Amino acid sequence: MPVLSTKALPVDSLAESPKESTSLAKESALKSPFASPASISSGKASLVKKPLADSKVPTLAADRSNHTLQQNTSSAMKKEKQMINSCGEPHSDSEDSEDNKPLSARFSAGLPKVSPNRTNKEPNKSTLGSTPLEAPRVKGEDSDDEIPLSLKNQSKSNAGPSGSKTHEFDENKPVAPKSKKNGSTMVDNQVKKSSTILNKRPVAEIKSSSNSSNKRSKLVHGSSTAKKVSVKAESKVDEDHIDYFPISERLQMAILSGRKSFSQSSVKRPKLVDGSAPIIDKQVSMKVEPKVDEAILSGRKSSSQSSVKRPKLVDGSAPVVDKQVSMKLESKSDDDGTDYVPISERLQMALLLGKKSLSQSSVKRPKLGDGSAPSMKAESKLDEEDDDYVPISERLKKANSSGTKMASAKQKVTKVVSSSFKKSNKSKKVLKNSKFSKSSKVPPGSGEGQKWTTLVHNGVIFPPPYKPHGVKMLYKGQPVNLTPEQEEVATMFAVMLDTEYMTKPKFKENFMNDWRKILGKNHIIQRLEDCDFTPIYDWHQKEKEKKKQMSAEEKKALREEKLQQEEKYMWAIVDGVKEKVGNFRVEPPGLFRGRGEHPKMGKLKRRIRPKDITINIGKDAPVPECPIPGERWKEIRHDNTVTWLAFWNDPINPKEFKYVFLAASSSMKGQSDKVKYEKARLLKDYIHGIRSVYTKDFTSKDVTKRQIAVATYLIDKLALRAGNEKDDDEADTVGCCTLKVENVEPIPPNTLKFDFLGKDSIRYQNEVEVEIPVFKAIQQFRTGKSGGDDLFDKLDTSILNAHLKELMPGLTAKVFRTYNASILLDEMLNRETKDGDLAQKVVVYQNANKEVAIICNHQRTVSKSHSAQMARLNEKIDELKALLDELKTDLDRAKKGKLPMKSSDGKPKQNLSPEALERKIIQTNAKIEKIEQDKNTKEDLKTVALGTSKINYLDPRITVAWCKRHEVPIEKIFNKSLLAKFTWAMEVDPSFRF
DNA sequence: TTCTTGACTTGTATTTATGCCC
DNA sequence: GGGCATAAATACAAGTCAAGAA
Repeated sequence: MPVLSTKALPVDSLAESPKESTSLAKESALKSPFASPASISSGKASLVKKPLADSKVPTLAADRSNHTLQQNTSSAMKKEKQMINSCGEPHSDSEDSEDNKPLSARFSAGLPKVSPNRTNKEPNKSTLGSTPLEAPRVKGEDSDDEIPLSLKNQSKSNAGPSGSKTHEFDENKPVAPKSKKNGSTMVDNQVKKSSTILNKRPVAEIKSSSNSSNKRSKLVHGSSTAKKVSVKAESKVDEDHIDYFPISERLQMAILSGRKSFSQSSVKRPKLVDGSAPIIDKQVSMKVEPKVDEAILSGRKSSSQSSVKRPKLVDGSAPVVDKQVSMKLESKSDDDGTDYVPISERLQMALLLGKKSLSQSSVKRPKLGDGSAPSMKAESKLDEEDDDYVPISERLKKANSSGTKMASAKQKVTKVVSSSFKKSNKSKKVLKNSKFSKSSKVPPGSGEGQKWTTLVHNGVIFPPPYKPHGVKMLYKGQPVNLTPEQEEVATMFAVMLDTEYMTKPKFKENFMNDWRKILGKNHIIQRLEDCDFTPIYDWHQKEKEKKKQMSAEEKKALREEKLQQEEKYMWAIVDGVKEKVGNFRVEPPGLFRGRGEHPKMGKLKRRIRPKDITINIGKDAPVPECPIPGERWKEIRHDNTVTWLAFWNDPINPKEFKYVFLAASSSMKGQSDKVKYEKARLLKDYIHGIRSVYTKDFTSKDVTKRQIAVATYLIDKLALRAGNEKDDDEADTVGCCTLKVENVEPIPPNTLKFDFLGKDSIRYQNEVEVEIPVFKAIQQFRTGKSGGDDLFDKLDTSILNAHLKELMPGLTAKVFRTYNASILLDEMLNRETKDGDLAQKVVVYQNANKEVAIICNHQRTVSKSHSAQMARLNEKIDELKALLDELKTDLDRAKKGKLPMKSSDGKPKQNLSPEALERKIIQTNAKIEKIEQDKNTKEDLKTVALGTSKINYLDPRITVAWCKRHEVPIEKIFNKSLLAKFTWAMEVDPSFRF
């Protein structure tokens, strides 16, 4: 059977590829990081549930049409096979059905042609690090590097057979993961009724036979010398950017990359006299007048407090301002850096309670802790230093922007920045005008890790105590009396009777073990098999039904009551700004619902009490009252280097914590988001060099280097996650660094077949063509190992990330995902958007969003009612088609002057004119078309989760700018939550490009 | 140098709200 | 207005990654 490939695979390029592969591999790697056809094999797929079972993906048309093409290429590959010494097994052929295609295979084609200009340059003679560098490409000369690999794949597809010798592989093909959720072939109606999670993850078949925890000896890559140099040089890196990014931006970059000399000194918060920051009510727009939120203050009655411990205000105090205003104020405050004396939280409270008119100067950016603008000096000094001290990252960066390229690069950056930030030659001024300086807060991670100056909140709210229902379960057919505590746990189990967890022996075993501890050794209940929980289950169902049947008023009353109880916990005041708290509710007790084959599933998550909870709050803020009488918090901390408001130890894994953070809409999260996207954008400037480095290292004699190169390639090309080591008491999932031999099967001449469980035990299945050196390297890594052994035995995430940091400041594996997702969106939007109506533009966006979701392997469970919905749509179509036939008949008769036929129920129909009938026919056809379209979309997206990428990977500025350019209301793309989360991106210039 | 801890982001599932159609 | 479909909000599990302890 042929290997399915994307359209991006030119016949001739494949046909000739092998011969030239080795010599040309480097070049192709550079050209097409994200390339490659995704294909599927059906072999194992049948063992697991098939998520996209009957999907018909419109965008796959290209894939389908390419099928023949692929067959051709397949024979070409066979020839190659003979030439390549492979340890891979014969390729197990795949089903042709679209439904069996992995997401990657569904990746649509039609992207721009890859620029032929890219050249593979000779490596630099860098003395730094262990990685030889290639001269960076000329910016502007070839923009290809900025295209996500996936796009490049596609672009090639459009190019058609090129015959170009430079394309020995179609590296430009999308390699996004499969649409085959879990790679399964289970059809919809096999989807079990209740459970979603478990349905989705058939683990057993593909679970590694070996223990994932087998530790290996790690080889540490890179010397300490290199490290030292790198720090130095990183500073230098900024030289290239310094004029193009506002200081705040650069500070963040610096912070991200750990450049202490820069970040710490320049962003450092001043030593507070006693103090704090202005209180700013995010909700109240443009008011400088203090405003008290009674709910927040809950019970804290004002004036007395305000009088307590009045802070020494050197030059002012803290106005209570709206968040937007706060930016303004701060901008102003940055005018000088002198005598910053923040006010205390007590003062804040006082202000909240009505104090006005504290001058804005208090919001001024303080003098730095050491009274200087230190980092600048240090930096400029570094900047002058010899190139020998420049780390790889710097060289890459430098090279990338050198000469004419540099101009081009600068221009680009400037362009991007200009819209949002004012450029200034004087760093201080830049700081003053930077976007971040507008915020009332220090950017996360800045100022020696200081995240806030004042923090006021009300702690957390606990779930209500258990109310016994008294419904008796049966044991060996007899009702059993249980204590409330025993009943509570029994109920937790009973309400899960209709979930897939009930088919999991581990779940039941863990549950029984924990329940037994509560029942006691001598309890009548000894065996779970003899328990009948259905009375409790039925009771629960009735309760649910009752709730459902409540009138709208009753529901509303309940909602309001709940809101009233929770209101005071919903908000925090951070540096004077009222911010929403994310998860202020303590998790209720329950049974642990671990995903996949989690060894702890079913264990009892005990009730969390105040004594478990550590509160983090401003030093001068009142400690939240413990809401449970007679109990107290475990600990009160005043740690302003972290952003959490409270935490407790996870009862399932006490080594881990559950945190209470601010909501996604908070400034703190927003700024952190922005930093993330800026880092990803920065990668755009380095990506060419990075690809050169890893391509060169594919054939390195040093096996660690080789493994790093191949792993980086896979992360770049396939958007794989880093893959940290996992303990035995976690689900057996893997990422790039933890791939097992059995997870990657080389199929000669150059295809790798991936099959593993990734995060959340979501199955990743993909077949992708890779560079010959990569293919060979994988074969080497597998040699002499068994299926459960680590593929990358010299590698772990810290080694990999340490290497990446050599290449770009602050670079880690996960940045590639953000980069590739965002740049793909950017490219697709800009290429695909045509003049058209709003709906068409929204479709363009959704398509781009979908492609990103596919690349990132964001899957969702097929809804339980999916097949029923599809059936209904089909019925509707049938009905409309029947109607259409009738109308046509009537039209014929009307044209002949005859009366219409009687309707199916025998009643006479209205006698319509031929014109009216024609109109009706047109309308009916349109209806049919629309339903067909809806049906296709529904099928297409039934296993694709679009939201995840929107929330986490797509730079919102791309979306906002595109909306502005094409007059699409942003509300069409972002819902209320996203709008709140991305406020920081709303002012972006329409010309913004990622 | 390795391991552990801690803090944070990312991700899917579930629940709840909203809107649409009949 | 009831039922269904979809979207939004919430819940919480499971990742990544850095820093500090051993």
